[in-house]
Amino acid sequence: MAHNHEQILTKVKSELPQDELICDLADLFKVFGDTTRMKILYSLFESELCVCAIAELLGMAQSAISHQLKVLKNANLVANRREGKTVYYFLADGHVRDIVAQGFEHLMEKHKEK
Amino acid sequence: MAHNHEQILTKVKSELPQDELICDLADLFKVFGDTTRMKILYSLFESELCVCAIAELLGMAQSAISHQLKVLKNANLVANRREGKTVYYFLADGHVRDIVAQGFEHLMEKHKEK
DNA sequence: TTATCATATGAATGTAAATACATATGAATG
DNA sequence: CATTCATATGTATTTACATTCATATGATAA
Repeated sequence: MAHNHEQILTKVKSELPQDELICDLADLFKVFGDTTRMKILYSLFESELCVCAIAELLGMAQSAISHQLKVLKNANLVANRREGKTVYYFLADGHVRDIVAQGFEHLMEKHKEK
Repeated sequence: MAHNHEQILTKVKSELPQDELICDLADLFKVFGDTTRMKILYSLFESELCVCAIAELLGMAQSAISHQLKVLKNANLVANRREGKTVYYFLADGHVRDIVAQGFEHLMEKHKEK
């Protein structure tokens, strides 16, 4: 690390958000960064769904889906309501769609370039 | 999985994107889902930076930074240019800012509610 | 062409986390 | 209140991956 970049570094460093915010952001995107969870989110774009419907749709064990729904709920991406024995999950807010849409656009742009 | 949800499932299933697209999306967000990479991206919001500047800024080994820059580059989130021995990295396009901004908004909204 | 600086890469290691399995909780129904 | 259905949770296992260390590549200058 011989060559000098103090000027730039002090400027950049002063603009960097707190570590905690960066960690929270990374943690949020980590939630989007799993195929199973992304499939769940996409399914919920269409309609609220109960746990066993999602499990059936994805061809996975109910337990696995419950675990992932918990992750999604902790990140405030989904919410649920109970109706008798059944628990229905749905998207918590519009940001989910927005974030996924932005990611989608990025992918499409890179795809176009080829 | 006793109770019936065929109607909803066939509808939802028909609207689900291909597995490959979902995987690509999850892989993209996975790149945002790491504290080190998020710090790198935020640093590049301010200015292009060479590898050793980033390493110094984050207090990490140059090798670790190089590895992560490779991940970011593979995802088309950053690009680089060479100037002598030095390689400068910069954001590849505006989507990076947009995606991070959306995530930020989501965090802030949830924060407000408390 | 040797030496040095900046970066990249390969391999090893440790840790996180996704799934499966077993079981617990919670609600409805007989 | 015992049983069944739907979901949740605890634990174990396996896989993915972030970092480190050692070393290679690539460019410049002496």
